[in-house]
Amino acid sequence: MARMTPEARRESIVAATLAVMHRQGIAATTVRDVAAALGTSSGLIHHYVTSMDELITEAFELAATEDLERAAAAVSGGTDPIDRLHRFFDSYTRADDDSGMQLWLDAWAEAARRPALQRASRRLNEAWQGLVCTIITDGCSSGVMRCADPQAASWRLISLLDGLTLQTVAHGDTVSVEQAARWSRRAAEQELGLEPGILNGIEPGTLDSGRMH
Amino acid sequence: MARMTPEARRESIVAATLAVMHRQGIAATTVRDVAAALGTSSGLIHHYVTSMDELITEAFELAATEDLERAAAAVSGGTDPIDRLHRFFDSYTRADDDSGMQLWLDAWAEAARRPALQRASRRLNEAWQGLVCTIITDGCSSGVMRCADPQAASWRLISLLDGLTLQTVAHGDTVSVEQAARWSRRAAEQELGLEPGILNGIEPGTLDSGRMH
DNA sequence: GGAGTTATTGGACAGATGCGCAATAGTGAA
DNA sequence: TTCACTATTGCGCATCTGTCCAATAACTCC
Repeated sequence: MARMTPEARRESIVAATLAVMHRQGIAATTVRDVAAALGTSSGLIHHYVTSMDELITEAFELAATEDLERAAAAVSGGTDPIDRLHRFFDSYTRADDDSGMQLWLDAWAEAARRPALQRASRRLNEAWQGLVCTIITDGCSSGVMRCADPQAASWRLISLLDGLTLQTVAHGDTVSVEQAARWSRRAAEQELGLEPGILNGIEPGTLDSGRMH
Repeated sequence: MARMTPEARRESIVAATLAVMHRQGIAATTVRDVAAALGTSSGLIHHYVTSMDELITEAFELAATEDLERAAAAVSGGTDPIDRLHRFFDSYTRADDDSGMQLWLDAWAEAARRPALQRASRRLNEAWQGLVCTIITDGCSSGVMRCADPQAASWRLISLLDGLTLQTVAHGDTVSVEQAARWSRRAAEQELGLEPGILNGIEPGTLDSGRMH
């Protein structure tokens, strides 16, 4: 393979690792697979990385951080707290379609056994919660939301989203993507004292939470 | 090792597999580890089981089914829908202390790659949701609960519980066991039109949803 | 007791894994 | 053009994996 600068090579290795992780899962990502995806030898990977665990953690951290920053950027463009919350849900739901959620499932499961991965997963999860918490706190200050405990409410919202999309990703269609999106928005409305339907884009009074298939 | 009847041996193998799965995780459970935990040779396992995947799925199914049946039994002893809901939360929260939740995390992550495990995980998740749904439907019939869509509501409750306890198990203390228990009960009260605090065992008016540490 | 059945053993097999290392080849400076 | 540097190779090593199989040992029935 063509010789590259250390920086460029390192980035390409992490990117290739991420691709393999998406395709095969964290636990099944091997040095040889990354090398094959990259079109290089397996020895090259260890010239840049001291251990496979480190590489996997770094790749996960990169992907998750990018997702978070994309969501934060989308949110920051909102005109008011409710618009920002709307943008948050949009970006969160879109991230699931990339099935980046499977990466999170792997990370949560592996966290107990890989300390470095646990730290990264934990830090990023708290950042997601913080993002939502800021929106809610602002909404309460400006009076458009009512919430006794923004910290708790944001953990509930994040956890509900995670729990619902978990079903979608792990089991296919116990809960559909649309239901996860609709139901979590409805829960947010209820949790924050918002007008029913305002986050789902339907007029009040026609609220219907949907049927199972 | 002492010779055993096929039934007893099979049960002991599944039990040993489960112990190893709890200790090392689903992905890291090997034939040799199971044999070592059992004090027998590795060849014996394959005399009773055709593949490792089958064994892992069977062990997970056993553990999860027992948890479910324990919860169902506890719920069926309830005097009315609200008492049954209370008992459901109690048994669900207790199950987490055994960190049987880590098994579920592993199962959800592995589901995408192990079809048999996915079927088992899916079936049992739907059973849990069905258990809650029955309680809610009864509660609506008898008028003590208000819920437009019990199916959706039960998926939300289960998913919120899963999402919150996920944090506890994967990250240690982003969300504490107590917070997960309290917050999910509070969400149920809100979702089902119950008197605030009735599921948390505190009198109305003093409702406080807690602080982050 | 002996014979047939089968639970159990211990190791062989092929393949995969993370990692290390001498050899090679490309690059930039003198 | 030459030389030092290092990115890159390709393979070797030790270890682990699931699976299989002939040999052995224990149990049951006659």
